[in-house]
Amino acid sequence: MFALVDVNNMYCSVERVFNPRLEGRPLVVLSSNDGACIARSNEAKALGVQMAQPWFQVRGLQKSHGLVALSANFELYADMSARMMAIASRYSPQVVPYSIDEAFIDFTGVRGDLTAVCRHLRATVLQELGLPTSVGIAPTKTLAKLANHIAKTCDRQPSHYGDAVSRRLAQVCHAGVLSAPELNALMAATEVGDVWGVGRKTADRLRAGGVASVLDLVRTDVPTLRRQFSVVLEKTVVELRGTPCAGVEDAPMARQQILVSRSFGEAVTQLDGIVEAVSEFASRAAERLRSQGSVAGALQVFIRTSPFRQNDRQHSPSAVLPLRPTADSRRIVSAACEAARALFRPGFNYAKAGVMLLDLHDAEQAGRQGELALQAAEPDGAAPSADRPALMQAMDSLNRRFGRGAVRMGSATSALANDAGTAAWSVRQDRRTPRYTTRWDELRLVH
DNA sequence: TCTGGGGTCCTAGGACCC
DNA sequence: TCTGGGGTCCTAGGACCC
Repeated sequence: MFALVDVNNMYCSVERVFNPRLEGRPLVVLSSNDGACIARSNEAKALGVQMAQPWFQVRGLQKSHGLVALSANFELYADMSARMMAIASRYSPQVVPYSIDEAFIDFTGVRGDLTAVCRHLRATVLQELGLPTSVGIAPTKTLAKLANHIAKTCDRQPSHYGDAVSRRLAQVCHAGVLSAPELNALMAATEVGDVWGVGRKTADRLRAGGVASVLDLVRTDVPTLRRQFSVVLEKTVVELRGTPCAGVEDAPMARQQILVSRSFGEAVTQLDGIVEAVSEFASRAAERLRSQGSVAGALQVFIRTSPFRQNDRQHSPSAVLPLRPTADSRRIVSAACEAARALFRPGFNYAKAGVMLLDLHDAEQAGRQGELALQAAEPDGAAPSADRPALMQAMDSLNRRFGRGAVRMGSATSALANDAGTAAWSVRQDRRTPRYTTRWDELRLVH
């Protein structure tokens, strides 16, 4: 059996832990530049705020309905997430985080009443962290996701599946102990688009073919689905029928690519600003690369104008550069800047840029192979000093100790600082709450 | 005026090889 | 007139997730 545990409206719930006055109020958390809503409390959902909806479209609800908006405080959310994962790990040795707010728990071999176990887990997270969670339990991951969805819906809209059912299944739903008729009834009352792996496009095509509910999907001929859609949908249906296709173990290990990209606070028209931003993104990417112990064999840079500004001329070039495998910020940053210079054209309002590290490999393995290659290429055995890791280690530990950006590449320093001392391209985050749990100078004060 | 930032996997089609 | 066939590798793009 698998359980999927996730925090309800994670970002909003975390903000409420540290500011209980937000309880019961419509609340959204905004993306960088306060551009779009990336988390909504139940009250905000009830007002009709959509996921990823642009902030300017719902800003009016502040005055009319008391909507509160905060800038995303990812450092705080990540720390609370780690605490939640640690609690989950008390209940099974096999806990695999799936995203910042959810984890799969493998209960293989665990005997007893899993509903009771998960209710206990839920109560513990609520007591120790103040975060509300939902849990779905089932023999496959896709069914556990579905059970989780049902548990949430029963909690929020008891009328959807009926009050009696909702009382039993709210918050923790164990699909593995339901009778076949009862599970069928739940599937018949759930839209096909609510299934994990069925997105908007696929849902539209399925509905056009008369498949509207989860039950309809489960009863569709599998070879037909594979022919008309893909193996992905085929696996999804097999899982919905109770046969596991995805084990907990095939969860990802090290990342296969690292992307750092950002929309600019205001449009960038000059090469200097682009190079500065790309330099900063590249060095952030290099930090992440080193923290997972990898080296990159290639790098991609893109810059782009805003597709939403229809009167602007559009330009969104990108370029891939091969690298001799490295995790050295200096080489990664200088390659990225070189690419940015080649991509830039004057006369465009650039709105966003990004740096992607590709072809990632384990640093130690790559190091051994690299030395061999170098010895072959340079018979005198001269090792390139640029790849000695000591400088990078020193940089990383200084930045850990004194805060990100304490030590940085010369090209990333702000030549274009405005009056406020920030570069034009840097993000706006006017509404961010303190990082209560990870910064000494932002601790909650108790008088 | 103002529209997120990460990731994964699959597929189709072209280049290339024998 | 008629112009092989089968395999692999790589890349770009799409769909999906949170």
